[in-house]
Amino acid sequence: MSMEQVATRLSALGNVTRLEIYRILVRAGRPGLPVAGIQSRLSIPGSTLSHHLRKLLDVELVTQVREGTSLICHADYSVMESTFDLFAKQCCADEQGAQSTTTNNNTCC
Amino acid sequence: MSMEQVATRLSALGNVTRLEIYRILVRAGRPGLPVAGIQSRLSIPGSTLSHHLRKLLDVELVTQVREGTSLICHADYSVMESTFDLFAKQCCADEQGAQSTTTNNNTCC
DNA sequence: ACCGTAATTCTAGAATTATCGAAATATAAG
DNA sequence: CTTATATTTCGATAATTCTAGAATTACGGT
Repeated sequence: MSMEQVATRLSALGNVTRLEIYRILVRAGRPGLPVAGIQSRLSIPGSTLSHHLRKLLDVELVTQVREGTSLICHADYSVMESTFDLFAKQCCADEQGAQSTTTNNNTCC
Repeated sequence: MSMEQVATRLSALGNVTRLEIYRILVRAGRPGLPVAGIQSRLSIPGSTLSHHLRKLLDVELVTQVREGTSLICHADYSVMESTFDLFAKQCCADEQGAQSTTTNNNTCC
């Protein structure tokens, strides 16, 4: 995963409204929630919600499937996890006398 | 940790330049790096670097200690980890028939 | 075909963020 | 006290992001 992709994903979650949206969807789990379900839990105009949802969709942190007139939203937990894993294997990689990157399995230094 | 705090921290990392700075510091490990050391690895003006560094300092993802005329920077890995842990225990919490939040120890649904 | 509900797109103003040169500050050495 | 190096602050401009009302599209029911 490229640095740009990680940055845009973190940036997508780096806004209170979108973080709330994502949290609501994570808590909703497998069944997901229609857009209206998110809107009823936050009190923001539909256009604003749609704007934020688009950002989360663009970076694949959220997916949607249509069910009649509703769009059911799902948080893609695995995308977030792999985004957060960026540094996991890089900790201390450049420290003097550090083991090679591949063998560095520290949680952290 | 408040939603606002998590959002501002994710937002701080949600920029390619700052993500690079943070990655460089994570890789540098315990000894850390002076500002000039970061600057030599990226090719950006000092004022721009200082601006980004300030954001990372403000949200406590990076710390600095002075050593003579140099400011040695360190990535605070634990702050990042606790930021990323926000959702770990919330997954599926609201799913119908879900176990209570405290007993929900799924990695993910 | 028409209506109602669901959601998005369009548009624009306000607010925030990014970039970087120039000037200022901090610290140490001579 | 002057000089040199390291870094930040100031100030100005460009670019992006946020917010939300109005208009539009999508779908299903009658």
